Amino acid sequence: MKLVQIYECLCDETRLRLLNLLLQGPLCVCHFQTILGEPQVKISKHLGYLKTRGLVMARREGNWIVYALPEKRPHELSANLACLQDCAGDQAVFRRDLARLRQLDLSCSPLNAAGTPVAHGRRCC
Amino acid sequence: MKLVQIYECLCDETRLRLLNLLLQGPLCVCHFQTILGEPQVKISKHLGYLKTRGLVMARREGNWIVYALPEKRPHELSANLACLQDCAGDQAVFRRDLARLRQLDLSCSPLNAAGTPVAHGRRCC
DNA sequence: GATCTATATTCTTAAATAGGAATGTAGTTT
DNA sequence: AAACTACATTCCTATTTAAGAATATAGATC
Repeated sequence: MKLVQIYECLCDETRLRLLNLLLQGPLCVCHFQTILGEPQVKISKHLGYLKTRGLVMARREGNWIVYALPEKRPHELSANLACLQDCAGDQAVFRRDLARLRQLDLSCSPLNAAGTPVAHGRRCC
Repeated sequence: MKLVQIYECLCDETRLRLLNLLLQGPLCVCHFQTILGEPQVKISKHLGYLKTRGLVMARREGNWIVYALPEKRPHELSANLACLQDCAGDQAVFRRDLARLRQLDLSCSPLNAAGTPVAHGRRCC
């Protein structure tokens, strides 16, 4: 993976916010919408941008598309994600996003943890 | 310093190459030209871009303008520069640039080390 | 199968960016 | 002061990028 391509993905604030959230675990699109407070197109397109370039992976889960960081990451990527996580803690936007993430009902997400089966078809966001 | 602004600086290969070289110490513009093999306008404009955004500093030294990383760097910046240095070692372009740097005659540069006075006015590159 | 929910894609427009050619400028040498 | 060196800036063009409105699609529910 070329270094520049990683930075091209990181050079937009919306994408930084998405990645910062994904560092906590997989999330579906509607959660990003709720947390960022940005319109659906915007979120969807930036996720698409990241997906095309291999920074995130997507899988369908019922009605929802769950995004996650790739499990196997080349060194350049993990190094930069670690750096992002380190630095994001200092800046208000990212801290606020993480705070909102914690308050979220993640019922439609695989993040609802410990094996609880995902409730397909339930209304989500 | 906003994180996005740092990444905006990093999302161009020419600028990455410049910064990667500057991690070794101060350099003047003509050295960048020689090492990168890119036209003067290109080098100069990217250095200007980095300077405007505070990623590099410039000082005049006789006929030459010497560029250097800022001495005092906010955490986001030093973290990302360290990450860049770490990752750049894996990619051919950056290794080649460093190799060329080592072969250079740095007579016009402050890099010519150990207090040797800089020979103003001598032809440089 | 009609409807609904979640998400993606297309179309269009505005703005940012990169690159080069040509020219300007500051300092140096003769 | 004329000529030269190192570098910056201006002007122009092509490409990329971001954003939103509108529309399309895939799967779930009724």
